Amino acid sequence: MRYSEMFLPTIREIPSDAEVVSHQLMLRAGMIRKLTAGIYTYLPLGYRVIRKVEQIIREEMNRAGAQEIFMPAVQPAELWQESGRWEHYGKELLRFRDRHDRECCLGPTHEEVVTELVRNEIKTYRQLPRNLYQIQTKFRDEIRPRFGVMRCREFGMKDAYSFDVDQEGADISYKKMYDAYHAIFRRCGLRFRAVEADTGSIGGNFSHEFMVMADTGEDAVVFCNRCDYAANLEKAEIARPEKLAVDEKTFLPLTEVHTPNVRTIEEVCAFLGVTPQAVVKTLIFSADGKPVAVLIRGDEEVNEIKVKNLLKCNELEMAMDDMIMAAARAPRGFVGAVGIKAKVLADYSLLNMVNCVMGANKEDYHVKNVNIGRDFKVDVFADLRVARESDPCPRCQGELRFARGIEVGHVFKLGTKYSEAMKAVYLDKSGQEQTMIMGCYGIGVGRTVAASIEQNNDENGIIWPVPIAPFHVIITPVNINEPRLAEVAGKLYESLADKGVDVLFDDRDERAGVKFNDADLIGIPLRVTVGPKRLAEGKVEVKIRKTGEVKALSLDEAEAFIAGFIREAL
RNA sequence: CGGGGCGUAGCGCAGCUUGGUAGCGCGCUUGCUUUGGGAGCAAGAUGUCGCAGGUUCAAAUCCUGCCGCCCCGACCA
Repeated sequence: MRYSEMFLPTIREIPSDAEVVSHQLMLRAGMIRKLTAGIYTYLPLGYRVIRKVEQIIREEMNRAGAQEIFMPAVQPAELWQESGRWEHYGKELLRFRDRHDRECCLGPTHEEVVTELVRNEIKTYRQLPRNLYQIQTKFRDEIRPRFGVMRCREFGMKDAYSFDVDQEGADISYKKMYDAYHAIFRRCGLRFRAVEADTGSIGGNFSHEFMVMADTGEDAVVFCNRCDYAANLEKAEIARPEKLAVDEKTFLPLTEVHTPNVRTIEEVCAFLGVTPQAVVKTLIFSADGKPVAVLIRGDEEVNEIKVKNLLKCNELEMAMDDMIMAAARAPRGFVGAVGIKAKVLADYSLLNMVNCVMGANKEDYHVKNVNIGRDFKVDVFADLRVARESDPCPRCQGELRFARGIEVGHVFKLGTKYSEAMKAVYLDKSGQEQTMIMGCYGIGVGRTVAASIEQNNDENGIIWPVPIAPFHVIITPVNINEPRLAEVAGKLYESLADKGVDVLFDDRDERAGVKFNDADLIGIPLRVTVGPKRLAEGKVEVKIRKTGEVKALSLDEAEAFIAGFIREAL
């Protein structure tokens, strides 16, 4: 490709509305332009990178035995009503009506469509297992799009769906994808980690997220400093502390204290002269409309996902005032566990608390010296809090550490959530009808590209890993108006292009400095500089973008070096 | 949806308080010079001042409504 003919508008200044470095560089390098909130056009340079990533994905998916299909973006509401997600998916699902007033949506994911396809076409165990995937545009009407293509509304995604006869087969399908994802992200040159994760609105029993490690990542990742346990913060388990023997003789008498207008943990501590570790926080949640009290030590935070998963409910939210009054007979701020009319869940942080402080279920009063068992009962003790740095690892004696990550892929064991709701069944060997076991597997293509930039850049611009670089080499004659330089550079360009090297020929009538800066900005791994000084010795310079290393080589040596460099990096 | 901010040339911004000729830098066009890390000189083009109302002799500027975008929060594959 000749630079002079390429639609490649680079920007010198940092765009003011771009927060993260990948967004800034994608704009500056002429990869993307915004059409409207969370919706982007990929320009030639950006789209070349997208296609490279897609190609790597295709190769690894095919290698893992998956087959590529292409499903519609527009989907009928009936399918979503069948799976139950028409109700549950919420506002992220973009819904509309066609001219016949039929309800439709733009696919944010394709479990319904693929399950509809498979249930119609697959009838027997002989046709299983199957893994079908596509690379396609998804639409999710994000509440707040941000960070460029990192969290946008319309984006390219590879989504795969596996169908198996039993759990054992499904586990194998899952493992194949888990391994394929490692291969894909490794080939994309990313530093990443697979972590255990919550299944969210996709549903299912088990999942891993593939996290690219980056300080600007939106997700908090927890990992053990001793074993290989790693999880998303919202999923991160905490080891159950040992329950110490309690001597009931140490229990002090339950005492009511007048605490007018003292509501928050901080106010209670200040008023009574105690630490948050001595106070029990009582939160009332509405779980599918029923009140549930969650108790936790005053200095800890409740992890609502853990509560939701423990209760196995569909909707969990903080209770409204009327529900709190009904359960506690006291307003927010004075709620406690003694005499509460609700199911009582307690975090493990309460296991060894004695003589603690909590709301009295009476306005403007708290109680002191509350003790579990004597004063109230706990229905279930569980791990319900948000993990913190240095918490005990759930798998070994190690401690948890925190990092930030960007979720570029997610693999799920779905079980029968969709196959049961939508009756995707097959006949087994004995002619019995069985429900298929499903898995689903996603990769955000644009997000993978952005994540790569987050990890691979410097003050001058992007530094592409070779496998996903839009071009491997850029040839820069320092002055295109010097016939000798133009000729040598042009011949080298033709020769490399003939050999199948992705080469960009910067034949623009620009000053050398402009070209060097653009080459650095768009991040091409190798730059060949053709200038008068070296050419007098019959040589050109090859500069490695990543290391800054410069080699003076003859034309033949340069071609050999380039070929070797690319081969090694791929 | 709550809080905050912004909207003036392709990009980045000033002008608005105190109403009166729309400006600066970069980019763009032309010419000459220059040519190894974002050149110099000269000449030039480019605006529904986000949109719609209102006040006024007069609105980028004041008032009202709307739209769009960004940030924080809530929410979330």
